[in-house]
Amino acid sequence: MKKLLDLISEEMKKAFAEAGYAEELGRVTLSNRPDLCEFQCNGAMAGAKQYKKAPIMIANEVAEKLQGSAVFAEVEAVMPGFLNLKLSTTFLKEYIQGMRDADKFGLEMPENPLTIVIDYGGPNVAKPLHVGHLRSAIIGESVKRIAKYAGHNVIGDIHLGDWGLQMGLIITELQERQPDLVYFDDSFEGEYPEEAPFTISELEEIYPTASGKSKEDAAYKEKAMEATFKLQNGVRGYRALWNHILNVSVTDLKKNYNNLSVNFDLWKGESDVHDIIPGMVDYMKKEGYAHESEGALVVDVKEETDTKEIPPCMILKSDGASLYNTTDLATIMERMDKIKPDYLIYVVDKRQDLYFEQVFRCARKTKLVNPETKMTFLGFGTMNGKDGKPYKTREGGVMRLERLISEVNEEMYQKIIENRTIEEAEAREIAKTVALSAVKYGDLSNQASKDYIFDIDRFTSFEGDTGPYILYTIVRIKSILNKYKEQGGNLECVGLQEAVNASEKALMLELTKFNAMMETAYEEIAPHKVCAYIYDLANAFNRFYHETKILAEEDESKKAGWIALLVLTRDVLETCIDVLGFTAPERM
RNA sequence: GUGUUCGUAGCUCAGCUGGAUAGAGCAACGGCCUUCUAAGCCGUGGGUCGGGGGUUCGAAUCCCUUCGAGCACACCA
Repeated sequence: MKKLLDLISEEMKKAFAEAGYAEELGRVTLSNRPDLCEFQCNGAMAGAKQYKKAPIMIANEVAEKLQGSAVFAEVEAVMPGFLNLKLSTTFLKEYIQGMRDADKFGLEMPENPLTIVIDYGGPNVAKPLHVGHLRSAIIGESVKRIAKYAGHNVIGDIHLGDWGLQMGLIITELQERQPDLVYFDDSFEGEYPEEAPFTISELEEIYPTASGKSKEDAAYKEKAMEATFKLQNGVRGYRALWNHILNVSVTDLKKNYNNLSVNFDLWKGESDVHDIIPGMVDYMKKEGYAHESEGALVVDVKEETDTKEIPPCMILKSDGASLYNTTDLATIMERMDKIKPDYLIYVVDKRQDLYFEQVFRCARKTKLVNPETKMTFLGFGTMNGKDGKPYKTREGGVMRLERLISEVNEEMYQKIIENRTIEEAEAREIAKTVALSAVKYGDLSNQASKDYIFDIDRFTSFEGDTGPYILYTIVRIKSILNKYKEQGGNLECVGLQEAVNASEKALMLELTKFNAMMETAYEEIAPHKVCAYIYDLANAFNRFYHETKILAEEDESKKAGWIALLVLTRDVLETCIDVLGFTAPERM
């Protein structure tokens, strides 16, 4: 289904052509003076020079051609040459009807859907999730859902950090504590136990301990590096232990991500590409892409047009070991081989901008990807506290994600029982749903690339541009629809009607923006545009709600028309919050 | 040092492919509930869009310059 602005621009272009002017001048945009009109066209001013005519004269001629148009109820030429437009309510009603009947409210599906891999999440095993992981999860999940909704084949990959020195550190510390474990017995040939010799909470404590020791004790670090080496070379006991670490950790990660409604299609990690790295390195050497520099193996990635110094992309360290670059490039190679994506999106902290620039260039230069493969780095900013500095606990430590979420849940629970009489169990359930909307909306309503201030009080507020406000609006609509059903109404057989008052028309106009908005949100990878839209839509609904007594309306067809409009508004709002990654309760 | 992002109301942010009087929310103040969730709606006050210059009929938006802040700059991820 065509976008409304395109449709009415066509009508305007026709008028420009009929009046003897270039069609391109007829582009219609949203009005920036809503007090004067709904849409505007500035083409007369743009064409003034070309036709050596006063803009107002052109505007008048065009307006003349549009008298009696089925699209516009009003076309007015005003000084210095604006064309102010109001849409015909009949035309608007038909557009809304088409939208309701169309698949995905008239969002056009791509002719050739792309296969897209989104790399987000990126937690390290054996380390608890902290606030730094929150943005990648929230933004990545939303980007994934938007791209899916836009009709593409999307695969989300968590890309675990499961292979580096950290694993060696954990194994070393385990050996210190439990040297008698069979995993450390080289002569052991039997089956290793199924049960892990540690719990998740022990694991989370082991890593920081080991990391601390390695910084102070060179021998300890040496041991950890040796353990890493043994693990990577497939020593049985070490592998078995590593599997335990992975299993225990992934189980815990899944629980935490589930609580955030974040789901990955793939749980791949750095370890998955370990075996293909030697082949990749050989290939890069053989083809002459990689060369030695200061003992390390690198690929030059600077280009003539660069305005800055781009250091070469390192493939192997001078000691011959692989590093982050190596696994990332190998992961690209593996994805191209197994998934054949058209588009790779990385949702990572923006400080890694230069790093990914290097990796992308290297992947292109070494032909790991096809020339037409798109690679995008969606860098996000830091989540700061009210002081503008990176978010910390009150004690100044790193804030664990679990703790942050439970704090928001509790805050929300208090607000709910303060204002509503509701049973505890239900209040807890609702609090969880609303709290998630608060956190996600608070994050996503900012542009991803910017730093933002995480303010619990503001995000959990039911007033203003917040998740809870959006949910409240949806719940209000649901409440009316339920009452309508209780009164014997049937939501299936209600028909839309032409707008009879201003706020109703405004609500309809807001609804028409859906397909264009969603298309832009996908193309620009911009969830915040979805937020801005639903905030506008919720406002438009609330204004309409206050002006119109829906259930008390005596004219049944009028009432049914409003109910139909409410159903559509609810569906659009719920679709939008779904792509943002949260849901609305039935009541709150 | 080089590069990069940013600087808009007291606070948090939109707007940036140039258009009419720069928009929201919070906070402050004032209205609106016997009627569909007042967790709402309506209204008032609040701005040299960091400064300067340029392009243009027209600039928060484009270009230059300057001040200020954040971030990054090969053996970490």
